[in-house]
This record gives sequence, C-alpha cells and structure tokens, in this order.
Amino acid sequence: MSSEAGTKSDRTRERILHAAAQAFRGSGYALTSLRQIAENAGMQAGSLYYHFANKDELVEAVLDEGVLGAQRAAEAAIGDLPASANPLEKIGAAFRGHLAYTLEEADFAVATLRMLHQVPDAVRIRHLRKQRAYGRFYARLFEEAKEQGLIRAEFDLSALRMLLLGALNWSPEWYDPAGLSPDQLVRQLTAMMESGVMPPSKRR
Amino acid sequence: MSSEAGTKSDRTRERILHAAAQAFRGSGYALTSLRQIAENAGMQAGSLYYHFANKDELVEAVLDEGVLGAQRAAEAAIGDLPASANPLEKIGAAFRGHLAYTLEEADFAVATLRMLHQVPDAVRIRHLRKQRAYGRFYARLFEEAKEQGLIRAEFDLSALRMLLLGALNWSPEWYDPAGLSPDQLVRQLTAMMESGVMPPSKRR
DNA sequence: GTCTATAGGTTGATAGAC
DNA sequence: GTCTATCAACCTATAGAC
Repeated sequence: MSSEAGTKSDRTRERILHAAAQAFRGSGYALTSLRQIAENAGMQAGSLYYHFANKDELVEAVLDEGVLGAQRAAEAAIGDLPASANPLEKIGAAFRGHLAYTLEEADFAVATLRMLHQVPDAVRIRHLRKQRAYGRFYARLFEEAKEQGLIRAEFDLSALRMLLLGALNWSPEWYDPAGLSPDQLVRQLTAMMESGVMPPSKRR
Repeated sequence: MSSEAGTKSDRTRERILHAAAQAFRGSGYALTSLRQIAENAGMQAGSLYYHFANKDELVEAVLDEGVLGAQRAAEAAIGDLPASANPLEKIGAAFRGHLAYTLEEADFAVATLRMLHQVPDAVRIRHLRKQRAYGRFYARLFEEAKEQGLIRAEFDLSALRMLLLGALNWSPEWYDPAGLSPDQLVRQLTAMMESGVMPPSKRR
C-alpha cells in the first residue's frame, strides 16, 4: 500500500506493517508483543527498531492504513458509478467498497476497529482526526441526499450516518463467509435504508 | 445486580465487580492491572484473590453481567408495551431498553463490547454462548414479524438482525449526550427500519 | 540491516502475618 | 478478610557486535 516502492528498506517496512496488522487484529494492542510481530515478519524483535522508533509509531501506521484503505475503497466504488447516480446510490456504493475492504482485505481495517480504545491517548487522538475526515466524506453525501429530497426531513443526518456506519463497522464481529457475500449484505442494508422492511401495504 | 444480598463478602464482591467494569471499560483487558481494580475498589491487589480465583474469573463475571444487563433491559421494555403490540413494535422496544442500558448504565455493557477480542479464548468461548442466547431472543421476534407479513420476503432475517444490533453496539463509540437522547436515537433507527428514509413520492 | 544480550519496569499470582 | 512482601514471567527498548 502507498509505496510498492524500490528500496529494500521500504519493502521490509511493508512486510512489518502487514505482520503487525495481522497480529494486532488477533490479539489487540497490549497483548501483541513486538516479539510476535517480529516473528511474523521473519526477524528478531530488536531489528524492528531500525524501521520504527517504537511500538506506538508502528501501531499508528497500522491504524492510519486501516482508515485510509477503507476510504480509498469507498471512493473507488463511487468512481465506478455512472455519472447520473444520485447521492443515495453513491452512499450505497461507498458502503459496498467499505465493507468489501473490511471483510476481505481485513487485517488493517479490523485491527483498526478493535484497537481504538487500547492505544495510548496521543496515538488515538491523532488517529481520530483522520477518521473524522472520512466521516465528513459521508456527511457531505448525506447532505446532498437531503437537499435533493431523497431523505425525509424528520431524520437527523448525523445520527443516521453513524448508525449505518456502525452496522458496517460491527459486521466483522459476526460475519460468516458461508452466508451472504459482502455485496449481498450491503444490499440488505441499503434496501432497508431506502424503503424500510415493511411491505407497501403495511407502511404508514 | 443479581444479589443485593446480605453477607459482607457478597457486597464486597459487588464493589469489586463495579470497579473492574469501570477500569476494563477505560483500558481494556490487558492494560487494566489488578492493582488498578483494587485501588478503584479501595483495597490492595492481593485481597482480590479472596473473592476471585484469578483475573480471568473476574473478567468473565463482568462480561456476563454486561450481556445479562442488556437482555434484562430489553425484556423489561417489551414488558411495558400494551399486549396488542406487534413484533416490530416489540423489536423497537427491545432496542430502546438495550440502548438505554448501554449508553446510561454503561460500564458493564461497554466493557463487554470492547473486550470481546482481548480476553483468553476459554473465557470468550463460554461468553459467546451466553451472547448467542440473547441473539436468539431477537431472532424469534424477527421471525414472528416475518410470519405476520411485517417484513418483506426479500430480507435475510439473520443479516438484518445483526446489522441492526451492530448499529446499536457501535453507538457507544460515537454517542454524544449533547445530541439526541438514547430514545430519540432508537426512534431514528426504527423509523428507518420500518419505512426507510425516502419520502413516499420517491420510493420504488 | 539484522543479530544477541540485557537493562529496567510492570504484571499476575502466592505466602504468611494479623 | 485484608495486608505486606515477594517471585517468576514477560514486556519494551537500548547497546554494541557483525
């Protein structure tokens, strides 16, 4: 990610990041030792310090990639839509990209969700700033949808957005690949969001 | 909870449990030391071992109370409904009780959600059994709703249930008491669930 | 760039006095 | 029932050889 770049040092750094994401995803922040990460990456614990100043810097790199990866996936999915797509369709596409990244590429995104409350305060505060930027990306889409009359006035856009993103963010906790695909899952969510679960005859 | 019972030992045990829930909520499983819990409870670390065999037994008691508390709150909210309430209304009431407990009583419920992936495997496996029992409580309500024609056939009941519970479970991560009340928040979710966000004129 | 060795700190848990 | 004292295990981080 970001750099498939040249130098050996860059490639080793990438290897360490992936090893760390996998380990953090499984055991969380505090329970994952640098020894385990180093073992996953095929080296000794002391060698990590050539690439990262300390554990905090390493975990922050994992957190940031988790959010940036989801955001890139969401924006790419919107880019694949026809230009005529309305804001609700864009939200649906963004959810599709977001969830596919979370459930399939997984390690960075899931580690990020699970570690939010374990990392040191300074790391979390900096990371939340980046996550809020991703939140504003959705906030703009919801505002456009309301302006175009696609969302009824009674809804609180901020609450709606956070509830829906929560449904997506929690899905790694229960998702079973034997059931619906990530795309089918998002379609359940967007169908409910747009028209609700009730048949037309029972709607108020 | 469960025992406001008599003996001094019982009351001390309750005090330790609350101290542990509060500490676990803030710092997670691994980063919360028994010394911190003991300090919260007004005693020394070694004294905890008179009441709990080890850290695992203590954290398991917190986890179980978190789920049982949410379930009790959900069932109580259903009990307050008129007998004529339909299954969708019961689901809404259960959500209301669940979220009020999670956002207001908080420590046990939030600690439980945040520690799921940090606790030792044996503890988590036993706990997930209790959580699945709570899941079946909702599964029955969704099935009744579908049987009564309140949910369209295209919906996957299991996916729908987990998405909606995910929206609730994630809410402690972003909830701001300065905004909507827990009840108003649930009403946003149930309004969307039942009829969707679009105005009637735009629905397909 | 990676290794080995180790310093320095914290933790869960136990033993025994009171 | 609670305290103090302590052990053994583990961790992050550093220093210096290669």
